[in-house]
Amino acid sequence: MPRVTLQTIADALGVSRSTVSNAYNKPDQLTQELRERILAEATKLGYAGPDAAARSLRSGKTGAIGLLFTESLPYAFSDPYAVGFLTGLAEVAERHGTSLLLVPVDTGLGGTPEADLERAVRQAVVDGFCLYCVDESHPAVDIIRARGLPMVATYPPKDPHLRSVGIDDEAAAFKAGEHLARLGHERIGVVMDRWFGIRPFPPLDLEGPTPIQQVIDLAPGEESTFRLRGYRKALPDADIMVTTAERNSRAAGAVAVEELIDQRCRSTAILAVSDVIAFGVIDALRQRGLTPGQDLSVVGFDDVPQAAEFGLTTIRQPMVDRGRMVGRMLLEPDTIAERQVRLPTELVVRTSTGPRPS
Amino acid sequence: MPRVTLQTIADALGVSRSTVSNAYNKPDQLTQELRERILAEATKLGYAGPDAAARSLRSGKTGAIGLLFTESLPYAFSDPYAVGFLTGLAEVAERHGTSLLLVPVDTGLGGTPEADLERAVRQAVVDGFCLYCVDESHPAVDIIRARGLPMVATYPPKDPHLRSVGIDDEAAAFKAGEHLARLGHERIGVVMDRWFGIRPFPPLDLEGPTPIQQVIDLAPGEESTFRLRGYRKALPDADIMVTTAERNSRAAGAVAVEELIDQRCRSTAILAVSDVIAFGVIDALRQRGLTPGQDLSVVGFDDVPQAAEFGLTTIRQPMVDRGRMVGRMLLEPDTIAERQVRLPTELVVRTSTGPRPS
DNA sequence: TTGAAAGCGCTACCAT
DNA sequence: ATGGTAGCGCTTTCAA
Repeated sequence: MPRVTLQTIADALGVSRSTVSNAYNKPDQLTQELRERILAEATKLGYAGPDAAARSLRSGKTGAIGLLFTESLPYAFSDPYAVGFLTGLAEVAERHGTSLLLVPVDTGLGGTPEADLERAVRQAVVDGFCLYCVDESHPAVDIIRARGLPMVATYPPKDPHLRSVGIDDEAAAFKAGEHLARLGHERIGVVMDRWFGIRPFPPLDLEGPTPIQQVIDLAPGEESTFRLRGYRKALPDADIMVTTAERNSRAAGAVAVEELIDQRCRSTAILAVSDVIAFGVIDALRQRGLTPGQDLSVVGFDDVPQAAEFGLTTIRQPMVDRGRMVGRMLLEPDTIAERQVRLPTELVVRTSTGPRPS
Repeated sequence: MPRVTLQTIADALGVSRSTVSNAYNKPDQLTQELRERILAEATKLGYAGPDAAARSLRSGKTGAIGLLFTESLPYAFSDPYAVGFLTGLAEVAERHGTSLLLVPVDTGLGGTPEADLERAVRQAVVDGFCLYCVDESHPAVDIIRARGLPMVATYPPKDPHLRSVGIDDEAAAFKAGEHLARLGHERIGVVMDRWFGIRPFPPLDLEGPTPIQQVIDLAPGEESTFRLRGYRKALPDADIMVTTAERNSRAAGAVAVEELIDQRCRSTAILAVSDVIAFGVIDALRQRGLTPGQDLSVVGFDDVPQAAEFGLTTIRQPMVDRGRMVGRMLLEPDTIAERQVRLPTELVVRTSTGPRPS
C-alpha cells in the first residue's frame, strides 16, 4: 500500500497540503474545527504527522542538538560531573522541545575507525553541537564548522570565535593552592588525569612523579595545565610533584596517588584535578590507615554531590548551570551576549584539609 | 554567498552530482584518484559533505536510533542499571556508526506539556526506537507505530507484535523468594518502586505496608506485579507486606523500608525490587545498628556492579547484554529470529542474607 | 483563511 | 566507471 503523506490527508478532505501542514505547525492559521477534522482524518488513515526528514530538509530546523561526547559512554555516564552537566543541558533542551543526539567521538585510543566518527558528525541531523570536553583541534570540529552549525564548547577554547562556557581554571586552582599555603603545606602532590581533553593527540604519560614545572612546559595552553599553573602560582616555593591517573575515575585516582604516598619523604597534601580522583586518593589513604585532613590533606576539584559525604575540601564549579548555559547559547543565542562565558568558582572547605602535621 | 552543495563541487570539477555523491557514499564506485580530487575540492570550497537532512529524506536512512527515556535524565543517568543498558546499546550503535537520540518522555508527573513530547517523537529523525522502561500504552508509542518505525521494548509487552528484550520477571523473583524460604523466613517485607514503568497512569501509592496479594490485584499484568507474583509463589504461606519507594533510588529505598523495620513485629527479611533500593535498605539497617544477613536478610534485584561491594544477595539480570540485544534487534533485525527475547537470570548469594534469626 | 507553485539537497535508478 | 533524470515529502511564499 502506498505511504500516507500530507497529500493523502489533503486529498481525503479536499483541502490543500499547506492547510494540512498548518494544522500541525501553525494551529492558529486555521479554524479550530478544520484543524480537528484534519487531525481526526490523519489518525483514521494512520498518518503520524509530517515526515521528520522532509520537514528538516525543507524548514532547516531539526529539533535536536548534538553532543560530541567521549566515545566511552559508560565512563561518561558514571562521571558525576558529566551527569550534572547533562542534566542542565537536558533541562533547557526539553523546554525547547529539543532532543539530544549523543555522538560519540574518538578519544584517540583507537576503537572506532576515524572515518566512521566523521561520518556520524556529518550525518547528524541537528541544529547545533555542544563539544563536551572535546578539543577544538579534533577533526570532528572542522566538519561542524564546515556545516555552518552553531557550536558551544565546554571550556575556554583558543579560537576566539568559538563560543564557550567555562571557568577560569587558573584562578580556581589558585584558590585551592592558596588554601594549602595558608595551612603551611610545602610538599605537595598533584594527581591529574592523562587526558588534556579528548583529542587526536597521544595522552600524557609521566614516568613516576614529575616536577610540576616540567609538566606545565609539556603542554602549554592546555586546560589542565592552566590548573597546574594556578597551583604553582599559589605555592611558588613549594615542592610540587605531579602524577597522572590513567583516567578520570576513583579507582585510577587511588592507583595514581600510591607513588606519592609511599615515597619516603611524602607530601603533606594532595591536589586532585577532579573530585572523582580525590575520592580515590581518600580511599588510598584510608586503606593505609591515614586520616584525610589530619595525616594528609586532600583537595578536589568540581564539588560533585558526593563531595560533601567525603568531607572533601574542593573547588566548586557550576555543573548544572554550565549545562544550562550551553543549552541557552545553542537554543536562545540572542539572550547571551558574551562569546566566552566564564562561570564563578569557589573554595569549599570541609574536613579533608588541615594544617601541615608537624 | 550561496550555499555550497553537491552541485557546486560537481560543477567545479566538471563531473556529475552522482559522482560526487558516490565519492562520499560508495567509495568503491569510482577511481581512488577521482575520489581524492573530489574530496580535496570539497575541502577547498568548505563543503562538509552531503546535507544530513536531504540525505535522510532521499535515502530513508538517518544513522540514528531514538531512545524513549525517562524525562528525568539526572535520575536516569544515576541509575547504574540504565547506565549498563546504555553501554551495551551504545556499543552496538557505535559499531554501526549510529548515534543515539535521547527523547525524554512524560513520566506522568507533569512538567512538559504532552503536546511537546509528542512533537519530539514525531520530529525525531531516527531509524527506529528503543522504549526504555516506557509502557506500550504511552501515546508516544502510537506515534512511533504510525510512523512505521521499528521499535524494541525493554520488557515483555502485552502486544505480541512488539519486539522486546526482557527477562522472566516472575521466575526471577521466584528464585529470590525461594532463597528466603530455604533460609526459613516467614515474615517478609517487599520494597517496590512507585512506578510500574513510565506511563500516563497515576503512580501507585500505598498507605503504609499492604498485604502482597492486595497489591498484585491492583495492577494485574504489569511488570512489577510479575515480580510480586514470583515472590508470593515461592513463599505461599509467608506473611508478606509491601511498601513503595517514592522512586527507584537509594535514598528512597531507605525511607520506604523504615515502616517495615520499625514495626513492632518486624520482618526477618526484605525483598527489594532493585539493587539501588536494596542499598537504601541496607543503609537504613546499618543506621539502626542492624547487620544485614544477620539481624535481617536483604535481597536485591539486578546485580549492578556495586552490589558486590555491599555483599548484596540479588538476582542477576543482564544489563549490558540487554542493551546489546536491543541494539542488534534494531540495527541487525535479521540476525535475531525471536520477537520477544528472554534473557537468563540467576540468583547470586552474598552476605546480605542468612538464616532467620531464632 | 486557504490554495498553487516552487524547490530544499540529495540519492536511486538506469543508461552509457 | 560515470552521468542524466526523477522525485523523496515537505514548507515557504505569494496570490486569491
